[in-house]
Amino acid sequence: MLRKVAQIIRGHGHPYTLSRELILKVLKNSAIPLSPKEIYQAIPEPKPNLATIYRNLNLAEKIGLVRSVELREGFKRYEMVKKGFHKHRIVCRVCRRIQSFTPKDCNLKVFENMITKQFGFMVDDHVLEFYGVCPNCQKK
Amino acid sequence: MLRKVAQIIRGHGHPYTLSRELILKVLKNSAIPLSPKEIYQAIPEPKPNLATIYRNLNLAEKIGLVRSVELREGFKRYEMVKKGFHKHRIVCRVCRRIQSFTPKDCNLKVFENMITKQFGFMVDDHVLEFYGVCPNCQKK
DNA sequence: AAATTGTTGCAAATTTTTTGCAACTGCATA
DNA sequence: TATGCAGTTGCAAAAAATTTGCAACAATTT
Repeated sequence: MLRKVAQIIRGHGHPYTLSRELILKVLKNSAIPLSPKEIYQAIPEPKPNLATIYRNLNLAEKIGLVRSVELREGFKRYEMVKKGFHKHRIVCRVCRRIQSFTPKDCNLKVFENMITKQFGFMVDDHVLEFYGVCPNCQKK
Repeated sequence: MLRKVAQIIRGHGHPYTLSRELILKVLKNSAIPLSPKEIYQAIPEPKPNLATIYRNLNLAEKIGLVRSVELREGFKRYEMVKKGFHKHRIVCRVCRRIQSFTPKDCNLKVFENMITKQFGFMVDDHVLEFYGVCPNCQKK
Protein backbone atom coordinates (compact mmCIF):
# COMPACT_ATOMS: atom_id res chain seq x y z
CA MET A 1 0.00 0.00 0.00
CA LEU A 2 3.02 2.24 0.28
CA ARG A 3 4.31 0.71 -2.91
CA LYS A 4 3.99 3.94 -4.80
CA VAL A 5 6.03 5.76 -2.20
CA ALA A 6 8.72 3.10 -2.49
CA GLN A 7 8.87 3.65 -6.22
CA ILE A 8 9.22 7.37 -5.82
CA ILE A 9 12.06 6.98 -3.35
CA ARG A 10 13.84 4.48 -5.58
CA GLY A 11 13.21 6.70 -8.57
CA HIS A 12 15.30 9.33 -6.82
CA GLY A 13 18.15 6.89 -6.39
CA HIS A 14 17.54 6.01 -2.75
CA PRO A 15 16.79 2.61 -1.26
CA TYR A 16 13.46 2.03 0.39
CA THR A 17 14.46 1.11 3.91
CA LEU A 18 12.55 -0.08 6.94
CA SER A 19 13.00 3.27 8.70
CA ARG A 20 11.46 5.05 5.75
CA GLU A 21 8.54 2.71 5.66
CA LEU A 22 7.85 3.11 9.37
CA ILE A 23 8.08 6.90 9.31
CA LEU A 24 5.85 7.31 6.29
CA LYS A 25 3.31 4.84 7.63
CA VAL A 26 2.95 6.90 10.80
CA LEU A 27 2.49 10.10 8.80
CA LYS A 28 -0.01 8.44 6.49
CA ASN A 29 -2.20 7.46 9.44
CA SER A 30 -2.17 10.81 11.20
CA ALA A 31 -4.94 13.37 10.91
CA ILE A 32 -2.58 16.18 11.88
CA PRO A 33 1.03 16.92 11.02
CA LEU A 34 3.51 15.33 13.43
CA SER A 35 6.84 16.45 14.85
CA PRO A 36 9.93 14.24 14.55
CA LYS A 37 9.64 13.45 18.24
CA GLU A 38 6.00 12.45 17.90
CA ILE A 39 6.85 10.21 14.97
CA TYR A 40 9.61 8.65 17.03
CA GLN A 41 7.19 7.99 19.88
CA ALA A 42 4.56 6.54 17.56
CA ILE A 43 6.86 3.86 16.16
CA PRO A 44 6.96 0.62 18.20
CA GLU A 45 10.25 -0.90 19.37
CA PRO A 46 12.70 -1.48 17.88
CA LYS A 47 12.52 2.09 16.58
CA PRO A 48 14.94 3.93 14.34
CA ASN A 49 17.17 6.53 15.91
CA LEU A 50 15.80 10.05 16.17
CA ALA A 51 18.62 11.28 13.93
CA THR A 52 17.48 8.83 11.29
CA ILE A 53 14.01 10.26 11.50
CA TYR A 54 15.33 13.76 10.98
CA ARG A 55 17.46 12.64 8.03
CA ASN A 56 14.58 10.85 6.39
CA LEU A 57 12.14 13.68 6.88
CA ASN A 58 14.62 16.00 5.21
CA LEU A 59 15.01 13.62 2.31
CA ALA A 60 11.28 13.05 1.97
CA GLU A 61 10.68 16.78 1.95
CA LYS A 62 13.32 17.31 -0.69
CA ILE A 63 11.78 14.79 -3.06
CA GLY A 64 8.30 16.09 -2.40
CA LEU A 65 6.80 13.21 -0.42
CA VAL A 66 6.17 15.26 2.70
CA ARG A 67 5.68 18.89 3.52
CA SER A 68 6.81 20.71 6.65
CA VAL A 69 4.27 22.63 8.65
CA GLU A 70 5.02 25.16 11.39
CA LEU A 71 2.35 26.20 13.85
CA ARG A 72 4.14 28.78 16.02
CA GLU A 73 5.32 26.05 18.33
CA GLY A 74 9.04 26.40 17.79
CA PHE A 75 9.48 23.11 15.96
CA LYS A 76 8.52 21.61 12.64
CA ARG A 77 5.75 19.18 11.91
CA TYR A 78 5.42 17.05 8.80
CA GLU A 79 2.54 15.73 6.73
CA MET A 80 2.22 13.55 3.66
CA VAL A 81 1.80 15.33 0.35
CA LYS A 82 -1.11 13.99 -1.65
CA LYS A 83 -1.45 15.14 -5.22
CA GLY A 84 -4.59 17.15 -5.81
CA PHE A 85 -5.30 17.51 -2.11
CA HIS A 86 -3.99 19.66 0.61
CA LYS A 87 -4.96 20.58 4.11
CA HIS A 88 -5.23 23.70 6.13
CA ARG A 89 -5.26 23.97 9.88
CA ILE A 90 -6.98 25.88 12.60
CA VAL A 91 -5.02 26.09 15.84
CA CYS A 92 -6.37 26.95 19.28
CA ARG A 93 -4.24 29.63 20.86
CA VAL A 94 -5.19 28.41 24.35
CA CYS A 95 -4.97 24.60 24.37
CA ARG A 96 -2.92 24.27 21.17
CA ARG A 97 -5.41 21.84 19.70
CA ILE A 98 -4.96 21.39 15.95
CA GLN A 99 -7.92 20.86 13.63
CA SER A 100 -7.17 19.99 10.01
CA PHE A 101 -9.55 20.50 7.14
CA THR A 102 -9.48 20.02 3.39
CA PRO A 103 -10.81 23.00 1.45
CA LYS A 104 -13.48 22.21 -1.12
CA ASP A 105 -12.28 24.83 -3.47
CA CYS A 106 -9.14 26.65 -2.50
CA ASN A 107 -9.67 29.92 -4.31
CA LEU A 108 -6.22 31.26 -3.78
CA LYS A 109 -5.53 31.27 -7.49
CA VAL A 110 -6.31 34.99 -7.35
CA PHE A 111 -3.32 35.48 -5.10
CA GLU A 112 -1.06 33.25 -7.15
CA ASN A 113 -1.87 35.09 -10.37
CA MET A 114 -1.23 38.43 -8.73
CA ILE A 115 2.10 37.17 -7.40
CA THR A 116 3.20 35.90 -10.79
CA LYS A 117 2.20 39.11 -12.51
CA GLN A 118 3.53 41.49 -9.90
CA PHE A 119 6.66 39.77 -8.62
CA GLY A 120 7.45 37.15 -11.24
CA PHE A 121 7.50 34.25 -8.81
CA MET A 122 6.48 30.81 -9.98
CA VAL A 123 4.20 29.66 -7.14
CA ASP A 124 3.73 25.95 -6.46
CA ASP A 125 2.74 25.64 -2.82
CA HIS A 126 1.03 27.58 -0.12
CA VAL A 127 0.38 27.44 3.58
CA LEU A 128 -2.82 28.73 5.12
CA GLU A 129 -3.35 28.39 8.85
CA PHE A 130 -5.94 30.00 11.06
CA TYR A 131 -5.53 30.87 14.71
CA GLY A 132 -8.22 31.39 17.29
CA VAL A 133 -9.96 29.79 20.24
CA CYS A 134 -11.58 26.36 20.09
CA PRO A 135 -15.14 25.73 21.36
CA ASN A 136 -13.88 24.15 24.59
CA CYS A 137 -11.60 27.00 25.52
CA GLN A 138 -14.30 29.59 24.74
CA LYS A 139 -16.39 28.29 27.64
CA LYS A 140 -13.83 29.24 30.25
CA MET B 1 6.30 58.05 17.20
CA LEU B 2 6.29 54.83 19.13
CA ARG B 3 4.30 56.56 21.83
CA LYS B 4 1.25 54.45 21.18
CA VAL B 5 3.26 51.29 21.61
CA ALA B 6 4.58 52.59 24.91
CA GLN B 7 1.03 53.16 26.10
CA ILE B 8 -0.01 49.67 25.14
CA ILE B 9 2.90 48.13 27.00
CA ARG B 10 2.23 50.25 30.09
CA GLY B 11 -1.46 49.46 29.80
CA HIS B 12 -0.54 45.83 30.30
CA GLY B 13 1.38 46.64 33.48
CA HIS B 14 4.88 46.59 32.01
CA PRO B 15 7.42 49.39 31.90
CA TYR B 16 8.49 50.77 28.55
CA THR B 17 12.22 50.10 28.56
CA LEU B 18 15.04 51.01 26.23
CA SER B 19 15.39 47.41 25.05
CA ARG B 20 11.75 47.33 24.10
CA GLU B 21 12.02 50.57 22.21
CA LEU B 22 15.07 49.40 20.26
CA ILE B 23 13.56 46.04 19.33
CA LEU B 24 10.25 47.49 18.20
CA LYS B 25 11.94 50.23 16.23
CA VAL B 26 13.91 47.66 14.25
CA LEU B 27 10.77 45.67 13.52
CA LYS B 28 8.87 48.80 12.53
CA ASN B 29 11.49 49.63 9.91
CA SER B 30 11.75 46.19 8.35
CA ALA B 31 9.95 45.15 5.18
CA ILE B 32 10.18 41.49 6.13
CA PRO B 33 9.79 39.66 9.43
CA LEU B 34 13.05 39.32 11.36
CA SER B 35 14.51 36.59 13.54
CA PRO B 36 15.71 37.35 17.08
CA LYS B 37 19.30 37.06 15.86
CA GLU B 38 18.69 39.49 13.02
CA ILE B 39 17.09 41.96 15.40
CA TYR B 40 20.10 41.60 17.67
CA GLN B 41 22.45 42.31 14.78
CA ALA B 42 20.43 45.31 13.62
CA ILE B 43 20.68 47.12 16.94
CA PRO B 44 23.80 49.29 17.35
CA GLU B 45 26.09 48.94 20.37
CA PRO B 46 25.44 48.89 23.22
CA LYS B 47 22.85 46.27 22.40
CA PRO B 48 20.57 44.36 24.73
CA ASN B 49 21.40 40.75 25.44
CA LEU B 50 19.97 38.16 23.08
CA ALA B 51 17.99 36.62 25.96
CA THR B 52 16.38 39.99 26.54
CA ILE B 53 15.33 40.10 22.92
CA TYR B 54 13.72 36.67 23.23
CA ARG B 55 11.95 37.68 26.43
CA ASN B 56 10.62 40.87 24.93
CA LEU B 57 9.47 39.26 21.73
CA ASN B 58 7.53 36.74 23.79
CA LEU B 59 5.95 39.52 25.81
CA ALA B 60 5.14 41.59 22.74
CA GLU B 61 3.55 38.61 21.08
CA LYS B 62 1.48 37.88 24.15
CA ILE B 63 0.05 41.38 24.31
CA GLY B 64 -0.54 41.45 20.56
CA LEU B 65 2.08 43.96 19.44
CA VAL B 66 3.95 41.53 17.26
CA ARG B 67 3.15 38.31 15.45
CA SER B 68 5.46 35.36 14.88
CA VAL B 69 6.00 34.13 11.36
CA GLU B 70 7.59 30.82 10.38
CA LEU B 71 8.87 30.24 6.87
CA ARG B 72 10.13 26.63 7.02
CA GLU B 73 13.53 27.83 8.14
CA GLY B 74 13.58 26.19 11.55
CA PHE B 75 13.34 29.42 13.53
CA LYS B 76 10.79 32.11 14.21
CA ARG B 77 10.57 35.54 12.70
CA TYR B 78 8.58 38.45 14.05
CA GLU B 79 6.70 41.36 12.55
CA MET B 80 4.74 44.29 13.93
CA VAL B 81 0.98 43.90 14.10
CA LYS B 82 -0.83 46.85 12.51
CA LYS B 83 -4.56 47.05 13.01
CA GLY B 84 -6.48 46.75 9.77
CA PHE B 85 -3.42 45.61 7.85
CA HIS B 86 -1.56 42.42 7.49
CA LYS B 87 1.01 40.97 5.20
CA HIS B 88 1.54 37.76 3.36
CA ARG B 89 4.79 36.41 2.04
CA ILE B 90 6.12 34.62 -0.96
CA VAL B 91 9.32 32.68 -0.32
CA CYS B 92 11.79 31.44 -2.92
CA ARG B 93 12.56 27.79 -2.33
CA VAL B 94 15.97 28.15 -3.95
CA CYS B 95 17.57 31.35 -2.62
CA ARG B 96 15.22 31.79 0.36
CA ARG B 97 14.40 35.35 -0.65
CA ILE B 98 11.32 36.68 1.10
CA GLN B 99 8.88 39.03 -0.63
CA SER B 100 6.14 40.59 1.48
CA PHE B 101 2.89 41.96 0.13
CA THR B 102 -0.26 43.47 1.57
CA PRO B 103 -3.44 42.01 0.10
CA LYS B 104 -5.93 44.53 -1.20
CA ASP B 105 -8.85 42.49 -0.11
CA CYS B 106 -8.13 39.38 1.83
CA ASN B 107 -11.18 37.32 0.99
CA LEU B 108 -10.57 34.60 3.49
CA LYS B 109 -13.77 35.43 5.32
CA VAL B 110 -15.27 32.48 3.47
CA PHE B 111 -12.86 30.18 5.24
CA GLU B 112 -13.37 31.82 8.60
CA ASN B 113 -17.14 31.53 8.38
CA MET B 114 -16.88 27.89 7.41
CA ILE B 115 -14.54 27.23 10.32
CA THR B 116 -16.86 28.90 12.80
CA LYS B 117 -19.88 27.04 11.50
CA GLN B 118 -18.25 23.66 11.11
CA PHE B 119 -15.80 23.51 14.01
CA GLY B 120 -16.96 26.25 16.38
CA PHE B 121 -13.60 28.00 16.51
CA MET B 122 -13.49 31.76 17.00
CA VAL B 123 -10.91 32.81 14.40
CA ASP B 124 -8.91 36.00 14.88
CA ASP B 125 -5.73 35.57 12.88
CA HIS B 126 -4.41 33.75 9.88
CA VAL B 127 -1.16 33.04 8.13
CA LEU B 128 -0.91 32.73 4.37
CA GLU B 129 2.45 32.14 2.76
CA PHE B 130 3.30 31.10 -0.76
CA TYR B 131 6.30 29.08 -1.84
CA GLY B 132 7.88 28.93 -5.24
CA VAL B 133 10.83 30.12 -7.29
CA CYS B 134 11.76 33.77 -7.68
CA PRO B 135 12.49 35.36 -11.08
CA ASN B 136 16.25 35.26 -10.54
CA CYS B 137 16.36 31.58 -9.65
CA GLN B 138 14.12 30.65 -12.58
CA LYS B 139 16.82 31.75 -15.02
CA LYS B 140 19.29 29.12 -13.85
C1' DA C 1 13.72 60.48 46.97
C1' DA C 2 12.46 55.74 48.48
C1' DA C 3 10.11 51.69 47.77
C1' DT C 4 8.22 48.41 44.75
C1' DT C 5 7.97 45.70 40.92
C1' DG C 6 9.51 44.14 36.88
C1' DT C 7 13.74 43.98 33.69
C1' DT C 8 18.37 42.99 32.34
C1' DG C 9 22.88 40.61 31.70
C1' DC C 10 25.24 36.65 32.23
C1' DA C 11 25.90 31.90 32.36
C1' DA C 12 23.98 27.64 32.27
C1' DA C 13 20.36 24.61 30.91
C1' DT C 14 16.95 22.86 27.64
C1' DT C 15 15.16 21.82 23.27
C1' DT C 16 15.50 21.10 18.39
C1' DT C 17 18.27 19.80 14.65
C1' DT C 18 22.58 18.46 12.32
C1' DT C 19 26.86 15.93 11.61
C1' DG C 20 31.13 12.59 11.66
C1' DC C 21 32.25 8.07 11.49
C1' DA C 22 32.33 3.10 11.57
C1' DA C 23 29.22 -0.72 10.98
C1' DC C 24 25.48 -2.21 8.34
C1' DT C 25 21.66 -2.78 4.71
C1' DG C 26 19.26 -2.42 0.33
C1' DC C 27 19.64 -3.40 -4.21
C1' DA C 28 21.83 -4.06 -8.77
C1' DT C 29 24.43 -7.31 -11.22
C1' DA C 30 26.78 -11.11 -12.08
C1' DT D 1 21.86 -16.80 -4.72
C1' DA D 2 26.20 -14.63 -3.71
C1' DT D 3 28.95 -10.20 -4.16
C1' DG D 4 30.00 -5.40 -4.08
C1' DC D 5 28.92 -0.66 -4.18
C1' DA D 6 26.43 3.18 -2.62
C1' DG D 7 23.75 4.94 0.48
C1' DT D 8 21.81 4.37 5.40
C1' DT D 9 21.93 3.74 10.26
C1' DG D 10 23.14 4.18 15.28
C1' DC D 11 25.66 6.49 18.42
C1' DA D 12 27.78 10.28 20.38
C1' DA D 13 28.99 14.81 19.93
C1' DA D 14 28.18 19.35 18.06
C1' DA D 15 25.47 23.15 16.58
C1' DA D 16 21.58 26.13 16.61
C1' DA D 17 17.46 28.04 18.76
C1' DT D 18 15.25 29.17 22.90
C1' DT D 19 14.48 29.35 27.93
C1' DT D 20 15.66 30.05 32.78
C1' DG D 21 17.87 31.21 37.60
C1' DC D 22 19.74 34.76 39.96
C1' DA D 23 21.81 38.98 41.48
C1' DA D 24 22.23 43.74 39.95
C1' DC D 25 19.64 47.30 37.98
C1' DA D 26 15.97 50.46 35.97
C1' DA D 27 11.21 52.28 35.39
C1' DT D 28 7.26 53.72 37.61
C1' DT D 29 4.40 54.76 41.86
C1' DT D 30 3.92 56.99 46.24
